Amino acid sequence: MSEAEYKKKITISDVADALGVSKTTVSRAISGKGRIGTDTRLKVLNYITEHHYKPNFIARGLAQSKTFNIALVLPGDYYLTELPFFQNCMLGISQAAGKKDYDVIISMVTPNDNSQLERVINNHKVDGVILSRTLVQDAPLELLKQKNVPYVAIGSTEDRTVVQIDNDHVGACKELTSLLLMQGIRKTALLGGNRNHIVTQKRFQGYQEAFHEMNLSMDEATVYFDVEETYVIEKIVEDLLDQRIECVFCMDDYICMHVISCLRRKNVKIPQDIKVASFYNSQMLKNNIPGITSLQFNNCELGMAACNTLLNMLNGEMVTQRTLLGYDVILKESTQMKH
Amino acid sequence: MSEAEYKKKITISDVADALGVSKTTVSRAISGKGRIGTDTRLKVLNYITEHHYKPNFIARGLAQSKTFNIALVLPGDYYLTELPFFQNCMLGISQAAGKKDYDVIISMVTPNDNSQLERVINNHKVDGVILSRTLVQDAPLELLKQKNVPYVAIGSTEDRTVVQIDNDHVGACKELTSLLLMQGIRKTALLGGNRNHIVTQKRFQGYQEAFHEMNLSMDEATVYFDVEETYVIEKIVEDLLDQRIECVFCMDDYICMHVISCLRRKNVKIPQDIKVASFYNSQMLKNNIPGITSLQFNNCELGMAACNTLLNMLNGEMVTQRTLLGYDVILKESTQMKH
DNA sequence: CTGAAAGCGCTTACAG
DNA sequence: CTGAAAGCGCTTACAG
Repeated sequence: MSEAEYKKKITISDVADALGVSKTTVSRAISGKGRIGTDTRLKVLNYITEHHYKPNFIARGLAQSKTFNIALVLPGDYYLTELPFFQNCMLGISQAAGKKDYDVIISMVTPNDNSQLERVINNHKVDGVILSRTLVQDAPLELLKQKNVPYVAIGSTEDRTVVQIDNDHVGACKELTSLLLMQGIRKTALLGGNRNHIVTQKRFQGYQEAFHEMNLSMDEATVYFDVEETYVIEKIVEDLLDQRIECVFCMDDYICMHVISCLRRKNVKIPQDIKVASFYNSQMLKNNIPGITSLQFNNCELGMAACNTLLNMLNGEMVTQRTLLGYDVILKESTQMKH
Repeated sequence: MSEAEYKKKITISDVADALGVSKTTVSRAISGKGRIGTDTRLKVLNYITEHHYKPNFIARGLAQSKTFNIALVLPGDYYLTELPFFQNCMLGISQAAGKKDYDVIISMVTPNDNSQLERVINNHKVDGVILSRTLVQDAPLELLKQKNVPYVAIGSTEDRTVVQIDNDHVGACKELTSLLLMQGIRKTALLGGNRNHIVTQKRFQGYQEAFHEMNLSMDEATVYFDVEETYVIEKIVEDLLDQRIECVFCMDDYICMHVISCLRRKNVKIPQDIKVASFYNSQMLKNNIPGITSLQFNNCELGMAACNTLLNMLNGEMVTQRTLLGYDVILKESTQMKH
């Protein structure tokens, strides 16, 4: 029967019997732990590949008090624009995990419900946890601390007890800003998202540092936060035009997209009349005409790095408390000076 | 030590010893299977809640040859616009699974790589699988059939051997189209996505059926498929205006958003000059002014339904081969007739 | 109604 | 270098 087909699996005992050795030997050949003769090992290894033996990770897990699963905590409340970030992280995480025979269990939390995470921990279904974003007040993080579960966080936090992996937002934003300042641009504006998101603060910091380093003064009045609604952007863009801003920096592509469409409607030309740069580079802007200068992060790599860090922790290795990943600066038409 | 804290768990033997009964009895009290005295059962049940005993699902799984995991197959190659759909499905799935103490393992596949799915199956880490979309040529689906793993598919397919759960795209598109035809609108256009996606075909079918039922003829020339690039939309919109189309139906919000922005740029007023309706209702359009008439599906419910169906299958229950979920029609300003 | 025992498929001291 | 045995934490015929 078909059902039976799927269930029928060859076990370590089958292999042992077929080869006339003990289960112990087979186990050792597979795990590579313990002393074992080269020929015996090869004999076993050959047999299992030929017969498509696959170890039962559930059983192995029970014996070793491990699950070979990690949990990925994903927000059930998200902004549309954050989705590609999470998706790419997830891809990287599951690839890195799979490479070491770990699987990724998803656990969705909302601001007032982390029961899913609690369940997965109480049921001992995972060996460790990856937090996919950091918040100022982070309930899932507190839960993990309290339950003493190994975990890492994607994102940054001031809490030095948290192992964190993040894109180098400060460095990236600083570099892009510097580049444009060096072109001679002086009157700039910054449009940012939620000011309570740590990432918003980091990006702002990079923007500031660029001015500092060149001994230029930054105009606080042209820095806008919590830019989330369309009509707000509309209003701000009018402001910017009134003030004859030369270049507007957008903290994410959602903001940038709306800025662009506002400018287009008003028949303001990019880059002739105003320059535009984004601190992010998603599919959303990729095909825009003119091309939009932006930063680019590899979030799949970010996920991989986070996963590998966690797996190393579980392995008892020492890990660095904060890992920052690189970025690319993509210069396109939207910030070109007239020649 | 902290590490130890997390590992230390009370087992069924601890409970048995403390209560002076056998492990068998404790197991029976918890599972509810097998004969057991009411007082004994209550005694055990009380003890375990008081002492926060949590069964070890790994051990239970090994004993029952189950994993209490299901895999969710997610495409690693996706359109930005599909993300909210997957995210909402995932939310529903993980909620429904959690309610029955199942967990969800993600497995990302691309057109030329389903190694992740293969691994999770070969390693026997899951009891069943949910496919999150159906394709015309579906490699993951073939793999599941071949490996004889229980599975369900979110989406539709002609393959009657596949248990499928889907939104009622045909019914929904038919209803919205009918509603507008009944308002007296006659010259319509349809802008659709990839014609190889089954969902595209379903939506077109509903559109057609509406005309049929009212004995109206539908103009094939104003039906566009594979509308994916911005410049294509631009071109089509000009066509539509030339032909004095009264109402344009968009198959998804991405298309719709671009149509709207095209019209805006050309200073064509909605709904005075042309009416617009979308067969989807995402965050993307939610706050548009004017409000856009659209269909609305509950993809979280869809995920729940899919998960519950799979869990029922695993339980040996009979399940219906195709489940269609309901929808809402949201009438807004974009399709209002002048009074 | 209750329990002793074997078993799920692996790992790992301990002996040899 | 190899193996017999106990154990991971549960379930489930089989007896009583």
